[in-house]
Amino acid sequence: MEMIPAKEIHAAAEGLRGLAHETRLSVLCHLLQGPMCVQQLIEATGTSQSNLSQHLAKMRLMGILVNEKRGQQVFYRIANPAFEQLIMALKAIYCPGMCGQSGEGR
Amino acid sequence: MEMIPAKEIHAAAEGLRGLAHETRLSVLCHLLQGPMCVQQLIEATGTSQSNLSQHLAKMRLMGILVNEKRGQQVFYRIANPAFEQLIMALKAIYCPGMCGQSGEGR
DNA sequence: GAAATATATTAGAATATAATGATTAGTCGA
DNA sequence: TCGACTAATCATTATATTCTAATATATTTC
Repeated sequence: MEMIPAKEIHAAAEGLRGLAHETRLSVLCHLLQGPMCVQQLIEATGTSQSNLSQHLAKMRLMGILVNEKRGQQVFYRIANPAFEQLIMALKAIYCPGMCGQSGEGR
Repeated sequence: MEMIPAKEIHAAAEGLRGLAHETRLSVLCHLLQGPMCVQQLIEATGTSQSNLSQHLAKMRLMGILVNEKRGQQVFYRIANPAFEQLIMALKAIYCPGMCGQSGEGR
């Protein structure tokens, strides 16, 4: 029914790879609530500064996030609001029963 | 807004890893149209038998697909209809303008 | 039961991804 | 300019993923 055309499969798979990691997915979820600076994300995700910075760089280069420097802090936010739908779809699959989704497995 | 609780982040990230590959994503897309046997999937994806079989095994073990043997053929189908939403969300991000989505970036 | 067909499994090498620790580069205030 | 702070980058090692080729397991047909 809802196929992704072959041409876009590569981009979509790459995009999924950009989220297919606990830390990066966690970052995305936190940013759904609004922009945050790196400090806050370090605390929110419990990752080392270096490691988080590399994950943020990856998400930035992939176009998932955009950043903005304010003073000595760097704020990150989600580049495309459509990612929210993706998170909702993920929730429908992995948190069945806790969202207002109509149908859950079985 | 739509956060995934910390407990489920791991499962969701792992689930994303299960789709974060051209071949597996392509398989999922094809199966949206209905169950298919391995033969058909080999042709549809253009992958070698061995390689595809390994991808199918992974998706099966992860609970993304289920299979059913019929004679000497094995048919695969999507385990959870909720994956359709995920594909739609991906389309909204990577194929903007080609789906009936209400809002697309810019 | 031998040959053909459909699929799965295994082992290995190639490649990609991730984490750590050390270092670097701006920004701010004294 | 010095010291503290925030963030990025680099090099290295560790780990995971992917592909290929070979082989194994069923099933069907003869």
